[in-house]
Amino acid sequence: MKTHLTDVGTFIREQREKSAMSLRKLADQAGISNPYLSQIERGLRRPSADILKSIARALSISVETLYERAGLLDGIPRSGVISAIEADPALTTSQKRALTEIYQSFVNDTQKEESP
Amino acid sequence: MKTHLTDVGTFIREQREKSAMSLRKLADQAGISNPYLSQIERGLRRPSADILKSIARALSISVETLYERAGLLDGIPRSGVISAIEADPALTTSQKRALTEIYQSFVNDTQKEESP
DNA sequence: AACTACTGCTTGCATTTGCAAGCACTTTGC
DNA sequence: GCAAAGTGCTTGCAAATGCAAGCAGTAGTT
Repeated sequence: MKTHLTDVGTFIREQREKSAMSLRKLADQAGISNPYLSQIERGLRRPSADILKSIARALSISVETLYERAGLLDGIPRSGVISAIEADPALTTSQKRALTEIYQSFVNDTQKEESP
Repeated sequence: MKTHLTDVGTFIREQREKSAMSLRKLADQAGISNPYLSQIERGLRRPSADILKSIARALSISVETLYERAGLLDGIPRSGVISAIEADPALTTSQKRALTEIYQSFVNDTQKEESP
């Protein structure tokens, strides 16, 4: 996790430098204190998701990118159906489980048919 | 933001109750203290993304769902499950039709239960 | 009744987060 | 050269997070 923390700080500094922004300018635009931004970039502090969100916005990059760097989101293999099932608020937990199992059995059946 | 905070806590409690889990059981599985989980559910504390991640995993729901409820990610239009089914090359046409119908019946069941 | 197990919550506290005040250094303009 | 402006960082502190110890209530068993 510390590895990820270093990554997000380093990544933020890189993006900031690519944008030719001073630390104070980015901090102002992100609405956070510049000492804190400095600490974040150097890996001395582990910012909350809110802070990352503010920084992402100020840097015009996606918040998901920063969350991934910070280890808050997984870099996603787009497995699609299963992810969508899990994310769907219209389904109960047991329905999700049932749907996932049905999906898996379908996929297994289809692959068995294709094997010979 | 306080609105979102209440939402994520309420949502977590709903999901927990749907799973017929005690507060202590969920806390244990999530690896957090049960008093803290209680505070989160009641909106007395605003958990970090790490904590939300742990809870999502223990509840078998996507972390994105919780982040959205917490205001950490923007809501994505939930076209999800049906689109994912249609796009999945691992499914035959008839399997897609069947899965979609099952999904629809689940969604209709869930909404009917919530109406009264 | 007493005891055990389970449930959700209260509370004090250690640690972490994020900030304000200010420092030291560098660059710019006169 | 000097003053002003700009730069990134140090440090002490308030507030927030997350926890451990424990309480009060409920249910089940002897």
